[in-house]
Amino acid sequence: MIRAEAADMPDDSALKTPDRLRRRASRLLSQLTTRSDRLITEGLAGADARKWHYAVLTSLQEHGPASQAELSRRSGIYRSDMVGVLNELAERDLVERAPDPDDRRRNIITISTRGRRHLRRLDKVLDDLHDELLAPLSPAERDQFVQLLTRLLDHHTRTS
Amino acid sequence: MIRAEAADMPDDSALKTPDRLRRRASRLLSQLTTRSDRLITEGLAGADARKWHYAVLTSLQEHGPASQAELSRRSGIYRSDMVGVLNELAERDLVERAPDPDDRRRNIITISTRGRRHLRRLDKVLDDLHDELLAPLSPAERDQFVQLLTRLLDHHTRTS
DNA sequence: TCCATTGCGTTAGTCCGACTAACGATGTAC
DNA sequence: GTACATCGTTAGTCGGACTAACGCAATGGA
Repeated sequence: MIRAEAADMPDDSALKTPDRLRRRASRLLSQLTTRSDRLITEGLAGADARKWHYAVLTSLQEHGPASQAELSRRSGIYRSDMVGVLNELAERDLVERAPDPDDRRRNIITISTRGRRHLRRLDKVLDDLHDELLAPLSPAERDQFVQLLTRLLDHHTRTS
Repeated sequence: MIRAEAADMPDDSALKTPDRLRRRASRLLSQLTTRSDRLITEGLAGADARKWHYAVLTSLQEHGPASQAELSRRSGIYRSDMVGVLNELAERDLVERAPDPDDRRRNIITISTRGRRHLRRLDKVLDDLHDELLAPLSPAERDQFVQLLTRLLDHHTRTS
């Protein structure tokens, strides 16, 4: 019995590095992101918002008005999806879409006063959600976590 | 002109915390994971494997044979998806599926010799891919990154 | 001993997010 | 003027997470 099943038992290399699976950064990332996304999506739903709304509104507030294509580049949202996001934001009077007189291919998107107010609310919601997301970490660790993520993401956006 | 557009310009609160969007951990996580997943998926495709193959094989090697449901719990793969993954692994003779004599509802999944060999190859592939994924980080930073991710994921699996 | 409940493997199908293709209209470079 | 690029938009693909429901087998009380 013991001998017959030996081949199925954990071997030395496994014992040397136990839980290899759980230590793979790629796997940790995707599993954590699944949970993070769910948390954020559900939290924002309570404020009649989606994460792209926040991305677009923040970008508009921080960097000023922009075309849809420019917003795509800033936020990483595909320009084909941007259409729908801006429809949702315009429906709610959070942004304004106006043709660019200097380039008639473009729309200029501008955040509205209402949009600013909404963004302030979303920022609070997201602060709370991130508190929940990062609960186990100390403030210093949270900073470090964000820093590490930023460096990794920067590296992989440069090299692609 | 200046006064008319003032409402559209970045305001003080934005200047105090620039690039708020890029600092949100949730956003960093999802964007980085998108890239990480693509990297891993493409890398494993070159070895005729998918990430679940690795998850299942590793689990079998480290913790021994198990039922499909047990593997689901270990790896986080839904039991409805596990069926297909095990079909792929069995097709390639990397695992064996045998009915459990003690509980006829169960299949007992065992890793094969061929499966062990394949897993060793996958481990090397993944080592390289993670080198690429974590390239900007020092060894100490990589450990820390994995540690932070692990703590976060543990917290969110306990509390769900 | 019957019955209700639970867990198993499996099939089918939903939902959503990332991504591609192609369009007409407009702008730019040679 | 002609070729090419960019813009907003529509439609659709693809893959991954997840749900529902099935028949079957085991379990644990009344």
